[in-house]
Amino acid sequence: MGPGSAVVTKTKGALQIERPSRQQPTMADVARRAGVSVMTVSRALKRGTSISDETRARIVAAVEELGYVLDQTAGTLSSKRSNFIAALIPSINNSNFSDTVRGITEVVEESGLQLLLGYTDYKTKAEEKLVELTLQRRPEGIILTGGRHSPLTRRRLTSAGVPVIEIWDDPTDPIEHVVGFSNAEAMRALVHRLHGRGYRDIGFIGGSGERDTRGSDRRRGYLRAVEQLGLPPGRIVALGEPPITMEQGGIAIRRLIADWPSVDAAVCVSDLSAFGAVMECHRQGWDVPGRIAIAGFGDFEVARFAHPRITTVSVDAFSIGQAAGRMMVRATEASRSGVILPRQTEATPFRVIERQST
Amino acid sequence: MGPGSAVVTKTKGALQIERPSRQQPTMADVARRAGVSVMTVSRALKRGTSISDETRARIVAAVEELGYVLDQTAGTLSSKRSNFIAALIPSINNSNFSDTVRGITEVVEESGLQLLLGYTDYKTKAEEKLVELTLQRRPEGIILTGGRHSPLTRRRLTSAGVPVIEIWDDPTDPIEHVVGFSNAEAMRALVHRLHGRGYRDIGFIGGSGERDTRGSDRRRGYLRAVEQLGLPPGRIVALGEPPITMEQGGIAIRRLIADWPSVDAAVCVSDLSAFGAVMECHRQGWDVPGRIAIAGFGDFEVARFAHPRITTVSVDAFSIGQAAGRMMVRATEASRSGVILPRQTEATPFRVIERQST
DNA sequence: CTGTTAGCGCATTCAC
DNA sequence: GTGAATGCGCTAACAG
Repeated sequence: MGPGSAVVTKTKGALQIERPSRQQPTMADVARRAGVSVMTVSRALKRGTSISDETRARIVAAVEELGYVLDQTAGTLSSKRSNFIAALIPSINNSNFSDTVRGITEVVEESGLQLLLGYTDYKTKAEEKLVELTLQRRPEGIILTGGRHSPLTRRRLTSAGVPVIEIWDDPTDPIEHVVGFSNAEAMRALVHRLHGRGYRDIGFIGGSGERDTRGSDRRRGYLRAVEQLGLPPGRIVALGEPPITMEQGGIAIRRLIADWPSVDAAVCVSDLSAFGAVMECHRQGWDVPGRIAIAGFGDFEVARFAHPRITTVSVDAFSIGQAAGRMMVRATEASRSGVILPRQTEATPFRVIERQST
Repeated sequence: MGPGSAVVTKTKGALQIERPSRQQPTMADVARRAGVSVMTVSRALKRGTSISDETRARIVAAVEELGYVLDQTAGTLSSKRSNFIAALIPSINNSNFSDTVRGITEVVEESGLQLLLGYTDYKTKAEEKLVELTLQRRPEGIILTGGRHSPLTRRRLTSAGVPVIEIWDDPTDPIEHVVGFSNAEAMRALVHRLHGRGYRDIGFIGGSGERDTRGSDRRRGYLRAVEQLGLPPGRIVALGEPPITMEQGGIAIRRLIADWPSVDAAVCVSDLSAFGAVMECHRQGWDVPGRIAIAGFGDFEVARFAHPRITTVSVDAFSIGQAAGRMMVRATEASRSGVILPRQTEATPFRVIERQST
């Protein structure tokens, strides 16, 4: 037998008839060994069921001896409850989404739901595939990041018959429930704040295209603010595909200053690019905020502890997760009683945090 | 019907008998509508099976019309193939693990395996629970980060009957397969390199305790190097529970210099704490590397683009993922033919990258 | 290329 | 508090 990996061969119980090993033991094996019916084992293994202490003890012992592991796959088929929800996030390298996931986990676990994660890499196509595969596993609910999806994805989610929550956005046409905020509004607020501090020529650093929909929403917010405030337009440096890296932030700030020497401030699509920009200014000998002020988005750790500390928009990612988790628990519980909750939208707060970089 | 979420009500086909809606359609519904047997539908839905083009077209049409979604849960039960592997990582906010996951995904998806993620938050207890729940879903294989686990976790994995791969470590007593490197050796190499550059009083910044096992391995490597090189001992600043934050890196560098003013270099358990230390030096007006050299671990983006750029140990996280993915594909394929591969250990390279901070 | 039969492992439903 | 029968939705194995 291969080292460490194979099924442990059990000595057969004297008078017990057990299936040839190498197979995982089933409930029937446990039942035989404990001298009870399969149904009793099933009951013993879930809390909140009435079983005599003695019987339960015998069953637990048999489970231990056989190394029995419940097969959820069969349970799900039979009970039509999979006990998990899925959350799809763009990236697993992002403290914002990490906090959100932590929030979801904390809430749903209390209700006995497991959270399964998938990441889309900011790609609509990847999201589409992921939604398809996830639905095949029959989740009890599904949480998506962002409010724009392929038509096929929308159709699949709409007819999946489980609660759907979109987070981190304010979709104009939600699939069902929403927990989030307007990325455009948040960015607009940031630009207005900089204007209030006296900055009069403000540039924008972000990605190209619409792949990161939250990123392009932020660009829209910037554009609106510039228009409202009558600031000089056109100061946009668009780099490649999102997510924009620190390195690209550095490149962008050089280009911004080269193309429009009069700029006195730059807002960046995220703290990562803002950080890259600030570090590049160090290297170039440009004082921040003396020569140019720089602000980011997301309140990442790197913005909080950079020198100078970077002005940003904080969105309380953890709360988004908690709120989505609570909403999901409510929706799945209702769903189980055959009730479909009316659409709900929960707006989460954001706030501009001014620091040394502006 | 609730807005957007419920099953789309279909008009019943004229002579077709379909189940009352509100339920998800099953293969039987598709079969009836396409005028074929259930088995033929099953075949049509997986590639590599021989079905006449015409029949397949009818089936695909029926699937579309009904909005049918395959139920993997039933398929898994019947075929004993779940088509997924699980990877458990400590954190979903870490570019190293993110790269590793990307590597795994890329490889296993080619073989039609889906990757499901779980995160343990660096907690052995959370890992234990996660392993239990994951095994209940019958993955075809499981990838764990790190080489230390609770005895119960080990037992469960050993008897699960599926391939197990530990990554990012060099366990003294592996559960089964391994793809990784020695964190202690890597840190030792870093200290030796600094010594080669003339640094003679080197401190260590890291977490307390053993919760981050890779972190404590790195500390061991540091201690060994200091001893081998005959450097002054005891220069260790231990902060709280891992993972150590940027903020803690800043606090630590102050304490290090306060307690041992003679230190001329500091190695940090990760690039994040190194970054925090470098930024704090900026604030304190301590030149890096003039007053003190600082090095990190992991080759994170933040180390690459900080000013000054931070010396680090690069471990090629993406390759670890690819190698683990390839190993997993081999192991699951063998497993399906009833073969258990002998234990394998694949050592992945690391290298010290010297930058401006030393 | 297509259909029939059987059963995967469990939980629901009803007995007792 | 416990047991027996039944079926969840699908695929393996075989037949044609």
